[in-house]
Amino acid sequence: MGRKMTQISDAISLIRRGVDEILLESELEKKLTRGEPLRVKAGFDPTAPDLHLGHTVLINKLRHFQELGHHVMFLIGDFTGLIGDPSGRNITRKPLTREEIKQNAETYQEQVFKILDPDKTEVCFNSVWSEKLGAVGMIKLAARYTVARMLERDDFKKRFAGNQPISIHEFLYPLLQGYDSVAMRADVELGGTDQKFNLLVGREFQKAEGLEPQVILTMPLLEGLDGVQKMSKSLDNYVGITEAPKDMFGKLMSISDQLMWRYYDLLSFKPVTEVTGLKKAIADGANPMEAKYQLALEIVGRFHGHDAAQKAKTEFIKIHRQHEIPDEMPEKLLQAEAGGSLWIGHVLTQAGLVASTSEALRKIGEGAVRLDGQKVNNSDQILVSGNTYIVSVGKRKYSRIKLQ
RNA sequence: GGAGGGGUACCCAAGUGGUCAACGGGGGCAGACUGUAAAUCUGCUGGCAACGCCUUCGUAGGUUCAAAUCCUGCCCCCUCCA
Repeated sequence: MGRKMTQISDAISLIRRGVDEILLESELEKKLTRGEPLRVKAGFDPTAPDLHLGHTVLINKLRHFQELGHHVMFLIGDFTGLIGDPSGRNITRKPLTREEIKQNAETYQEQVFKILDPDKTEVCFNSVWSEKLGAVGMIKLAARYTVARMLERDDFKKRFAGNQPISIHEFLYPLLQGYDSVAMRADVELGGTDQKFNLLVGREFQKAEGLEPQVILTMPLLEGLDGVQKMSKSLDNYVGITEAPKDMFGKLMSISDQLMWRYYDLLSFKPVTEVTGLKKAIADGANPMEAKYQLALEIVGRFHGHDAAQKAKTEFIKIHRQHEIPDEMPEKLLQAEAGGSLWIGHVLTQAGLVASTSEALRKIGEGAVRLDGQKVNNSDQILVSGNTYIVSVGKRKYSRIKLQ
């Protein structure tokens, strides 16, 4: 009995790690006490074909549940995707076509199993039960909720108050998501903080069906590389999970020391005790760089394997600490102009290292351009055909130029 | 339908006849330093084989030696009223 209690409190502390809110924690405890595997649901809109680390926060939490022996249901909202989730939007979201949804769903699965154990994951599609509802079922479902309650949701409230359009079909989204929980008999549902309303609808519908309501667990949105705004592709502050190891590693090393802890909380699987140990060591004067290396290694390793991560680290040190020339770089074959040579300004532009000749000249003026490791001071510099050169702009952009 | 306000570079935002390729901030890039692409400081942030020329301030014209700035048509956005 004592052992069981300890197991449960260990489980809860792992589950609680990094979460924003658990409703209700007492119910979660009760469910765990039964000792049966819980049915854990998380829904994904098949809108984003390319996942970034921000998306993985939720998936990581699913994995925690998996590690604790629970049953994870990865729900692809292929039906609800036809509607378009209005959450967090101040405008109506454009619905996806069936074709797009299918494509995105496949990419999703490919990427997500780098974190989740495929053998322990049930992939579901909500079209399976939603389509069966039909018009009658849909109307019955709609009868369970009132407009006034729907307007409690913050984004709807704002749009309504601001006289911005809300299409009726957008009201259906939370209803269908709630119905998913009924159909899936979910014990727990995970979502972002912006999903709280929808998750709560699930609880209500389950109660109405005489089922035990699901526990809801919201995860915070991950800040992007800038440390301020949420990670998103459109803000270009993201780390995509299909990115090359060296890019991933570099981006992770570029986060501020402060943001690093946030990433440890939400992205690392290292034991909490280890992380607090790191924190203490740094507070006592250790170099945060080491802790950042560990974080970057872990994350890159998750998506590319340990060896690739290690290699990315080696490259990183080589380039950024020892300022050496990297092993691998893009190659470019360029044609010399009349006279058998090519002016440096054109080399940089044609190699794609800078956007224009004007920028090339600026960078040379800034002392950022190197030719075979030597700083270029003279903007009249030319390269002679028949040779291969290593040209760089700054520390990150390199190109091996073969000049014909 | 009526009244008013506004559209400026990646974003926000000054500028209301020449000194404007256009203040300032954000973002981005680079340099220095360092402990990493952390932090901090500094510079740059239309194009062109360039101390000159070309294009850019919603769009199309017009006035003028000269316009982002003035006039006219058109398009779009916002606020208030109906």
